[in-house]
Amino acid sequence: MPKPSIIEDNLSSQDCADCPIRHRAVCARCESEEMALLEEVKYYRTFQAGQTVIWSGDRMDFVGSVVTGIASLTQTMEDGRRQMVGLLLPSDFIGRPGRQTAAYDVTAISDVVMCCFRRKPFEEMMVRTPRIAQRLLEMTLDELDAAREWMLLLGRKTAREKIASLIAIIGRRDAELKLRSAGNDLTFDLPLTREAMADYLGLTLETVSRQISALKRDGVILLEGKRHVTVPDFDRLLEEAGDDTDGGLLV
Amino acid sequence: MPKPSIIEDNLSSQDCADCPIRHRAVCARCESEEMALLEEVKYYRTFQAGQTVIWSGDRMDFVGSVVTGIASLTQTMEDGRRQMVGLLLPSDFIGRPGRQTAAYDVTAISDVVMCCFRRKPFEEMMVRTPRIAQRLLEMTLDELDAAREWMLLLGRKTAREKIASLIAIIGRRDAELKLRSAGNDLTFDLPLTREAMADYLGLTLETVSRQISALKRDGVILLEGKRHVTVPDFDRLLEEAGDDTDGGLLV
DNA sequence: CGGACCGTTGAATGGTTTCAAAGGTCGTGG
DNA sequence: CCACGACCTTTGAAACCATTCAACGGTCCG
Repeated sequence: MPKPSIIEDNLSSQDCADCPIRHRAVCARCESEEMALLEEVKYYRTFQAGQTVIWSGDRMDFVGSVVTGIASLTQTMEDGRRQMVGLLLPSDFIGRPGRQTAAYDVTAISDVVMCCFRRKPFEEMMVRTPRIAQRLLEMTLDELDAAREWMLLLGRKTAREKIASLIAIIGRRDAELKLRSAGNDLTFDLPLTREAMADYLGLTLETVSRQISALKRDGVILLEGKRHVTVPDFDRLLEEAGDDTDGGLLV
Repeated sequence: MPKPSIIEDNLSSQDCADCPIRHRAVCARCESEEMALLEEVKYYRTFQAGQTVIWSGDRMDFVGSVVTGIASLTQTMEDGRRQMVGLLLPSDFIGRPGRQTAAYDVTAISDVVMCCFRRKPFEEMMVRTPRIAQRLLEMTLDELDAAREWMLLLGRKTAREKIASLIAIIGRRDAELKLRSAGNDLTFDLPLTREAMADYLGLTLETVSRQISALKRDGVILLEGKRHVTVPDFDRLLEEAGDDTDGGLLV
């Protein structure tokens, strides 16, 4: 029997005010009265690493946000080829208002806690409280931008560039969370298996493994174990990713 | 000197009630008073095939919709590799409220007529009239779905499947516009050059050419000239595209 | 006629995949 | 405690698909 986490213990009593994604999720713009309404209808669900949150085509009666952990959106072809089409991080939204069935497979990559709302009440709230709809629009536009950057990666980058890009993306996000010091090197864990990275990048897991080894051999990254990465020179990594070095400023 | 089109002649007098995209564009949900407000601040712009609408990074003081014609959103890497990240058809929206600079190159593929709004007034209207924001959210969610299907194509499909998919997409859209008869074959023009298709599909133009020839040789499509396509058996085409044959029903 | 585009086709190259084998870690059960 | 299987990862060799480089045909237009 797995030991219950702090959050699992407090599933029903979790207070929105203490929520780690309070200022980034779909509720970010809501004010106290609106929060109270949401708080009444919300509920938490947890998923273990590897567990399926929902299958593509299944009926979906809820929408929600990732509170902690990481999940993936994937599409699968009949013959089994798979492509990840979304990487869901804390505060990211799952589900589409107005849609009854899931369009993608959603899988918990790490242990995941979700904050859910039943779909119908949520849709009704969206009509009445424009702040939710505004925030959802903003988040959807951000996701669309991310998807488009991803399309460039999938369509035009080499395997080496794809790996470098992925490490840069994860590293950058991690740095944001940690409010890192001025130091130029960056240390973090890759939350994905080689196979999940392959699904993300449109590669095979063997190619992923080979290219990670190559980047390590060339000193672009340092590895401790399989998952723990140090980036000694982030600009070098961005060069390897084929990204405009100054791209980060505009985004 | 190019002969002015009917629409160019009527740029200033175009009436929203007669607009071909009235019921699909960002204004689709607006009612008469809101339409009147929009009608006051709108203006038309035309672009010739091949002309650039805006360059990535340029200041963008307007947003708008494609009224007629086709445009592309592309990203370019420093060394010149290009990837199309959006194909803009009539009623599709260009620009992001709240963003001052263009994130992508926008290019007219055919001659294009756009219905534009200055960004600031449009943003203010969006706050006041939720119907515009609602419709924009819906359109953005649709685009996100399209982008994700595209990601599967870019990451996992073979060159042959990519070409078949593109032809299926264009054919299906064309069929919708034409309200086609019950007949099973489908005839239409490819609005893209081989190079534009390559940018769309993450291929080289030579590979595009070869795979189109192969599909023709195998009887999946018939070609008259370079651009005019007939699909004798749409299900066969979908098979070649690697799509779930019944996928269309759920989408 | 010459040049600019667009498109097709051939041959060689090469990057990624495929197939195969093996090492490492972890948890479970004998 | 160790053996075992499940899972994740690495690495090698061969095969293959798409790219690259190159040449050429067709059309349009100045």
